[in-house]
Amino acid sequence: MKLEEAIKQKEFKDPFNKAVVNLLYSQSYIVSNQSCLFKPLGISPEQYNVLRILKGQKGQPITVSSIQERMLNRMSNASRLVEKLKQKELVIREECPTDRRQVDILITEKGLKILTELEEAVYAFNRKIINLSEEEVDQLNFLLDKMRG
Amino acid sequence: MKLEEAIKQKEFKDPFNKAVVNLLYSQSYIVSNQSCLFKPLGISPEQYNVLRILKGQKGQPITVSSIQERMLNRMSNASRLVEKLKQKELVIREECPTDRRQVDILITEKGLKILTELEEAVYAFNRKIINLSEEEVDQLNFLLDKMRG
DNA sequence: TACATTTACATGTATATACAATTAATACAA
DNA sequence: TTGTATTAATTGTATATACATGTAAATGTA
Repeated sequence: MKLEEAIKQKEFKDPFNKAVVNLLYSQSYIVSNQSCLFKPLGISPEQYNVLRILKGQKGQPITVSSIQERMLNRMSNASRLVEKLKQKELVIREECPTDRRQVDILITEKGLKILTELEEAVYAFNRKIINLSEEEVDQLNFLLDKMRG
Repeated sequence: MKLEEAIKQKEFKDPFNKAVVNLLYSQSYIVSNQSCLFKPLGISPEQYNVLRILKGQKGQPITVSSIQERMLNRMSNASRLVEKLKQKELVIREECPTDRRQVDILITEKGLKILTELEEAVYAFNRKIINLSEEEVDQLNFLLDKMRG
């Protein structure tokens, strides 16, 4: 749906102004639709993001600050998200042997199991939510990558 | 910057999966950069969104639920945001004469003054943050509008 | 009219964001 | 080696999101 109809705004100053508003609105469109994906498994989208990062490590431990660097939202608080995941027994924390300031994080079997359960639903969701052809979605990805400079 | 480098993820399942992650990351890129715009004037990006909606009314009052419908994030709580703005004397609330359940909201002169002060900085920010040509930004807006179905 | 339903808004609670401050460990320089 | 600076993580606080619940007013129907 055209952004102008969606937020009932007749016009924008220029296409750059519209693009900023369009990106903010599109994120909200995705997040509000995806909430039902993760909720049945008792995790938030942000906690899912952390679990995906840990799974990508393939058994290698990763520090809290490295998780933070890889998160979609850099301002989120990896330390507190890890604590929530630990309480659910989806991750474990170990003191780093070479630097006692750091904390090594690892995903547990239970955490991996949740990701496996979610995998197909997430991919199906992605295709459903992005109403574009293969060619158009490649073009969108190109523009987004370029947009950020 | 390519998303793969930005979040240090080698590959995605398919371009639809990348597009979802790309949109979430791009929103975070915008929000984290724009925070310095509003902070000096003592308002949050969400409060700015509400003030812009009220300004668009050109003096006509608007109810809390209508503000909610026009917000970029539909799940945000217009009632509480209006309360924050009222405390700063940027809006006023009036009981709706025809329906006492409703509350009419109006922007104050002080609220309009803040928007005027921000106007040029916001438009300059929009151009700076979207690193695309005129043609490309139109294409991006077209794809985002289409993407949401 | 009386009572149930719906609507508009406010409020409560858990989670997350944004940013500052704190604590502990390491690195570095006088 | 001693003091300073830096780094990694945690903690504190204000704001916002997500969703459920509460309250009062309006609507609809028997």
